Amino acid sequence: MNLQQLRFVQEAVRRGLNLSEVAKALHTSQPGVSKAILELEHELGVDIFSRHGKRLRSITPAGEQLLKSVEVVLREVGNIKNIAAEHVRQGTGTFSIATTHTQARYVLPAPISRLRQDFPQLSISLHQGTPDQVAQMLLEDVAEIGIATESLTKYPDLVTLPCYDWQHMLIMPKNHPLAARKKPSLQEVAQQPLITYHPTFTGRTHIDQAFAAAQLKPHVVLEAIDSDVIKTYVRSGLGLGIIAEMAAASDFPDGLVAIPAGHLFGTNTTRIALKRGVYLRNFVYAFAQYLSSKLTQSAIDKAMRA
Amino acid sequence: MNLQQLRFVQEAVRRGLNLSEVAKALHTSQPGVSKAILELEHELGVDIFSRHGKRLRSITPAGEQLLKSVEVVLREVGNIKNIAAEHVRQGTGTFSIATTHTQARYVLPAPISRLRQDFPQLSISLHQGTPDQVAQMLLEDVAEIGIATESLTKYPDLVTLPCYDWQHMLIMPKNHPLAARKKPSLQEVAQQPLITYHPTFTGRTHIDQAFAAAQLKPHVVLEAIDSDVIKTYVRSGLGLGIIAEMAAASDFPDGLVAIPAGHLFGTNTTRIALKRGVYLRNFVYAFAQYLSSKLTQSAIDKAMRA
DNA sequence: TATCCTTACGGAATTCGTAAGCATG
DNA sequence: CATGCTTACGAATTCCGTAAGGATA
Repeated sequence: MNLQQLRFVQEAVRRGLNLSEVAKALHTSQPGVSKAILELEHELGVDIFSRHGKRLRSITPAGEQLLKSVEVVLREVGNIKNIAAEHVRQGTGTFSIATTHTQARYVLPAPISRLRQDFPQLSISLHQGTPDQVAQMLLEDVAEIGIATESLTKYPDLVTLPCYDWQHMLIMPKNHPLAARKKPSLQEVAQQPLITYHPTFTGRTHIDQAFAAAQLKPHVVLEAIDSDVIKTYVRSGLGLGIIAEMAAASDFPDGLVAIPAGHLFGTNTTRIALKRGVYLRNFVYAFAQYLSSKLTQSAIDKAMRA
Repeated sequence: MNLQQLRFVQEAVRRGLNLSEVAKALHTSQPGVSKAILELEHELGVDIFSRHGKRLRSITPAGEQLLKSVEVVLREVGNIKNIAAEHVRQGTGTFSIATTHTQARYVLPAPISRLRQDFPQLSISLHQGTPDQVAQMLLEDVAEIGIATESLTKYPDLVTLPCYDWQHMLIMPKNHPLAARKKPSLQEVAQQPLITYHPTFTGRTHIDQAFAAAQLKPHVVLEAIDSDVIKTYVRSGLGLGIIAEMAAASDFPDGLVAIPAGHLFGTNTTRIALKRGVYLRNFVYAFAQYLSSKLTQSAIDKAMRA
């Protein structure tokens, strides 16, 4: 048995039992993957995958059970590398952060520049995606920490901790009929053409829930991942924008008005997510604490153990 | 990085940093061990052991930290093998039990013969030693289950569950002055020359504690591991014997009298011990339940998770 | 001097790539 | 017939043994 065989098995499951994909992902030849898995199965005396002709059809019950241990082994091998890397020189290496556009654009600049100050040797890699992609990147060890408002709590292998709370803002041109109102009602908002986030992003679920609860069917004329895109279309008069407070806070473009909308859509909580069982290098703890002073090392360790 | 390197590191720590011993234990050459560890250190970029000239002197802080992950990896690799072995054919393989003489001689015969009936294909290997050796055998994966009355709860990496309770018995020749008494006092016992177990065995600590609490200093003329040895010397008139109830229960030799001594030395609890985190094959659960009907699979799994 | 780790080196075994074969959809 | 797994085979690498070297207690 060797670690390579275990890697192939894990990747085969992740890639839907397609060994050619596995070979591509792990930068090796497809026959090598096939052979390694066959040899492992032979050594263990158990089929891990059931085959139909020459294709992998499904994972066997034995394979299912084995996979759990395989993942622990590979996770812990990753930890060994991280622990060693940390001892080579504190604060050296690459730190991968997975997050959504809103966080990357409006929230992370400050903590990241602080991280760069405190760990000048550190390379930082920012991965952007949907909240579910963020979760996936954590699960596949592409990223070490994830930051998002949606979805993250759905995954049992992820540990999440609340980071900060925020509300939505309504944005509109200065001459918009609602611009004078302090607290527009949900009905008033629902009558406007709306521009906001894609359904899986940045608190959009809360927006939908609020309208649904009031039995309103608003017309969302444009959905975007990107707060800047929303602002642009709002400025061009396409409709009323609903964006996250973080995106409306600073450097707010001229000609637009922002009105807090917490009374309409409630409060959202952005969370950090970590993969259960992974060893966190010191700068991960540091970064978390820059994000929120409540995210101390002891708070994180406690959540990881629970 | 490969598994062999990790094995060498683990074994090096276990064998007191003596690589020659490691090579012997793992049936390979000493230079191979040395080289493998050096290569691992080089790959990780961290010294695992600090060297003094050409000898290993101590484990580095990094090594200390790495070792934890190394042990998880190797434990889980063992689990992979066990899981596979179990799927090859239920109830095949070798089951290693570590225990003390008293258990092996008086308690285990019944459960073991039942195990042999239910799993005829199973090879059973019985390892005998002191309670601390039993613990050590579990920690080093020499044995899968341990059964003993003493010591086992001292080890944080072992999970123990109570198996059955018992008391000590006084044994003596029929014509002994105490033979007529139903409940001899601690004072009366303390005046006799005593024959009982070695200090680390089979409830001996309770005996010592009872005398110490009463500020009595009994004269133990002979200590043995073995209840049969104690009986032999008692029969020859060397003194009053104190043995475990299990050893006095059946096939009790002629010419000797046994008196319960629970009122003097209290109750002892024999426990089973398992190494935290190891995968237990179905016959391990079966065996535990033969030992005590309370040791169900769910009870054991619950204790292992806690 | 006895023990013990490291280095050197050569043969054996393993790994891993390309090319070819064959089954599925 | 395009995709995808397995088999065959050869080159490169790694592994692992013995022998020798050097350091410690």
